[in-house]
Amino acid sequence: MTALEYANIIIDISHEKVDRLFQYRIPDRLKDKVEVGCPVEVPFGKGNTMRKGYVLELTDEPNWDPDKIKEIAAVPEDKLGAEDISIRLAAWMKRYYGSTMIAALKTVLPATKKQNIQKHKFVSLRMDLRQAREYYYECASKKNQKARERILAELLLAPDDRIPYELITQKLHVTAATLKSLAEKGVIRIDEEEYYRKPIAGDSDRYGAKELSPEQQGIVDSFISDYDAGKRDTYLIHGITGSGKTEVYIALIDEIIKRGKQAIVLIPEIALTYQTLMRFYRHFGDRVSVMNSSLSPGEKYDQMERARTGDIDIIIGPRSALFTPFPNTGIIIIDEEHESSYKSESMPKYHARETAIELAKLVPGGASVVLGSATPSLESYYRATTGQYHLFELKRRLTGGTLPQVEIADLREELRTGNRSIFSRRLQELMEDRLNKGEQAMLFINRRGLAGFVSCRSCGYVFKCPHCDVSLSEHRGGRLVCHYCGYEQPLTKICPKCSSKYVSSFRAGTQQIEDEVKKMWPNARTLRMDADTTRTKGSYDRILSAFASKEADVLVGTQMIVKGHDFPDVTLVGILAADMSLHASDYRASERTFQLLTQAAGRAGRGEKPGNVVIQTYEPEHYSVQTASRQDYEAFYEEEIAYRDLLRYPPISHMMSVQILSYDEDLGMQFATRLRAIMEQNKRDGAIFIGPASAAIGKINDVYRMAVYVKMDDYDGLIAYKDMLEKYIHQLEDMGKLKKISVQFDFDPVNGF
DNA sequence: AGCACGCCGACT
DNA sequence: GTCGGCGTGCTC
Repeated sequence: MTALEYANIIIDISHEKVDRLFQYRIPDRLKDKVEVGCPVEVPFGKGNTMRKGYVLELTDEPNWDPDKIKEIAAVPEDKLGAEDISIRLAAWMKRYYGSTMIAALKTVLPATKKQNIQKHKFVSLRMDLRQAREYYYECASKKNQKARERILAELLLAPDDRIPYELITQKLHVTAATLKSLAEKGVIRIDEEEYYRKPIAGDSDRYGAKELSPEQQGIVDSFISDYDAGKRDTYLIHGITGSGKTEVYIALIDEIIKRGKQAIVLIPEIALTYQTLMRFYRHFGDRVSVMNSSLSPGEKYDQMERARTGDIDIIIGPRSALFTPFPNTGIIIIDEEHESSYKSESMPKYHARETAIELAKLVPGGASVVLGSATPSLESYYRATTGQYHLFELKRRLTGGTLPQVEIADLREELRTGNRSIFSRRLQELMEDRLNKGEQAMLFINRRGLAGFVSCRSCGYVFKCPHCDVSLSEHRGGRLVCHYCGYEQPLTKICPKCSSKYVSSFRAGTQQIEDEVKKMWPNARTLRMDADTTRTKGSYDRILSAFASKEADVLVGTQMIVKGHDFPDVTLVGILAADMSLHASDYRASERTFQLLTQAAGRAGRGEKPGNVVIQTYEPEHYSVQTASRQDYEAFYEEEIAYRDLLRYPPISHMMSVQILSYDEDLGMQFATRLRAIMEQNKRDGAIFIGPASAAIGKINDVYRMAVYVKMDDYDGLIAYKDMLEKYIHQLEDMGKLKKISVQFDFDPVNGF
């Protein structure tokens, strides 16, 4: 029951007049039905025509003359349509991730109609040319029919006798009213045409489903018997690389489509490769469509329209594909669910996994969510073990390809025995061997956590915060700083553990490595792949295909080279600095490292020839390194979840990061301290406050960044804190006191701030 | 998007 | 004077 008097409503989303809110009174009879996100019927405009709107805010304060505020007429009872669901989802995202409703709406309704001239409405002549010419002269002779004259002139000249509607209203300055009267007079005709662009020409030589292994078939059968029994659930498929998760997805989608439903498949942007897509195209033909960032807004809109009208049943795309307006979504699949690209970095900072689960609840009849990964996120595996998700395992590799032999090279030992190069002796040996045999190698530098941790190159000791157990970062003036709580200590030149003087911050780049390779093996042909070399469109695919066609012997790159793509001739993978991501200054460092190492190791020996992997590290005994080298997920999980439990990090607990951006460092710090104080004055059970502290990247474009963290078992408690802070911030803004500071919230952060 | 209002030329 | 086309601005 809403006790509040007024609802702020947005009218007719589809026509991009999202800029204004209209306030309506909520009549008593509707008070228990009206809520944020729900569709309503309201009288609008001079003629009080009934229009559909959506409730975005509820309030007790009229924002103008209460006598002029009209009443909401009705709340439609019928099943929610695709757009209603999107708005509801936006309302949930606003609440759950703490963004504005407008930002949430823009995320959920990404494609706008106003894109290309190639639209569906066309205007054409309804009379023959002679008649039209006569009518044109008639208009031209009169002073008050200039608009008609312009249209006629344009239509007479049009090459195919028709003009896009938008061209007329925008370029010719003719209003819709004029067109309508001309249409009624029988001079012109307004046609709608369905015209959709297809981003990839689908060769639809469908071939039937592949024979599934008993393991795979078991998953499909179990899922379908749940589904047919009306059970909608979240499933986690933990399947080692090469165990055939994609075939399972395809079989599941087949079954879902047979039941008249549609499927959304999310994959990380980076894995949107031609091969992956072709597997879906071959099976589903033109019933499948792809969304990716290289599509123009117009093309994206077309994909959405095709989904809405039932032209397609399956959409594949990155996290934004989640908002495809299918009439009856039956399954949402998230492949490589551990990928950090599923967490949005702009407002609202939503996670595709959680949002998919929420969407699945809103969809008519409910949908099931299927998560898949070789290295599941701690979140998902934790929920699978606690019974919130259903766990499936794929333990057998389908296609041959033996598991590579993984070796760990101890860089401390290398230094001790006089090897100061960036390649361990074992890696040099193997490189030599592969280059001689004409086989390929990949060198992977882990550049995550570039903020630069400080370590001892002799014993591997890493300076850590005694309170937060994350690495300290080196700051100017010889200070070591914790990015969570702000703890600080002076940088010492001598290692506190082994007293050596090899203490330094760790930095390395792909460029240096490529240079080093060329120096050591002048005949080796190298390719480099990192943020610099993949800046232009298509360069990513170009580099990968060049390497696949053996135009180079060595591929040097950052984490982007470890995803997807099979190179059968790669028989050596070198991981140059496994530690890098281990000591990023946030609590997910070990998890990320394990995932990267496991995936990188999985690149070797995908073909017939056996492969080798060398993991170079200063910390060979670390559990991330050890368990990754054995490809032992469960062992890693046990260690990691114990650490999260001890320090109350997600997924055991929840964490909200309150991020403050300020042009003035002192002002920002003061404000952050004030925010923490406000929360502490209203302390809730089990809340733990940390900070404020400077962010991992303390300053970007002259804007200082700092954060306060709150850890709490109860997610709703965090939301309550967020609401409390938002209210306070709005008050200050209304008084004009918060010009130089902005605040954002990030729940259960995935990427460091 | 749709509607009313107000301006201005055309027709009675 | 009145009718009607057409551009503009507003819609709680």
